[in-house]
Amino acid sequence: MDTAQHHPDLGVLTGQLMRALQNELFETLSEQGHPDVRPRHGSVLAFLDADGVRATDLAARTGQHKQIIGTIVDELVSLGYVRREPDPADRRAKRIVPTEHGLDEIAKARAILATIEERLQRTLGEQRFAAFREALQEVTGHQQAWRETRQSSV
Amino acid sequence: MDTAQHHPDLGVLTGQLMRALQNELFETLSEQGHPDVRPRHGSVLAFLDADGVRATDLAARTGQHKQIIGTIVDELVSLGYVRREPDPADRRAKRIVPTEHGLDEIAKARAILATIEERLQRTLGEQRFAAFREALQEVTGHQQAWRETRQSSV
DNA sequence: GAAATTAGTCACGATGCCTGACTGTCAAGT
DNA sequence: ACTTGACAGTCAGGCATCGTGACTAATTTC
Repeated sequence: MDTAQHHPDLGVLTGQLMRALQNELFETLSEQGHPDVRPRHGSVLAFLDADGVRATDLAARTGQHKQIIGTIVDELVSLGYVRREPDPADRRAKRIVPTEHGLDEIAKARAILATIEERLQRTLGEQRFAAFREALQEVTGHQQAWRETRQSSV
Repeated sequence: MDTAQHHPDLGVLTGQLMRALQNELFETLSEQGHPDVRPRHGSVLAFLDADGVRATDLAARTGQHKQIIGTIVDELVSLGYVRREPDPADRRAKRIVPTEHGLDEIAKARAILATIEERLQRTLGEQRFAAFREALQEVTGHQQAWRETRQSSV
């Protein structure tokens, strides 16, 4: 039988890549002054604007439940990464706004990921990496659309 | 500020792709007679041989802790997907062997993933998809090697 | 033959996610 | 102007999954 070791499927490969990227990102962030940040915090930190975003918008962008976004925001508030501010446009709503510490983490995370991409670019070659990245975005969009495609064919 | 929506990083993209692949795989498996299988079961089912594999080998292949492999195997035994058999070469060891039901699930999971890859191949074109897949494997291997690279430079 | 290592399980605790219910607020319809 | 439906976020309870050290039996190494 041909095992997954010889020809790993897309699911295994993407899972392995995601974990390897998270390992480097969070270990490097830890060395750079952000030892408290966890992958789950990315549901908020990776999707924030400097102007702040509503929790329900974060939930929509990340596919994460609004209750979970609420608890992640609670944690990030207590760690000093974000603060909640009233939204003047809607007294029900709060805006999740990054603090200085939060902006520093966001900038450092972006820089680390840029370094990873540059290194991979040198490994694969600039054109090959650009083609890979473009295909990954296209493949991801297509695969995410599967749910819509499938429901409309029911 | 350029938000992640406009230029999502590799970590966000691979996380989204992995979740989208898992959604389709497990929903389709559910329709095809395997409603009890969960993503965590993939740590065992995706890495099995027909001859059986030791739990510690599964732990090594998947990066999952041996205790967790033990509990996943417990669950798969009770669901009828695998059985534990003594390993004649070592009386401490057990071999995790797929049952008929397990082999059926493995075959169906492989077929579903093959269908997904064929569809993506048609979307991107055969050569573009092949190049993407090859680059994904190379990028994953390289990124997984980061831990070794980093430890040897300490 | 003794010491070190391995295979797998035990037990406990930590972490993260899911769901329905609820209250205050807003927007749309009449 | 009032009613109704929808929305924003939190509450509370429960479920799912993972991490770690300790332990015993068995194997390997010296």
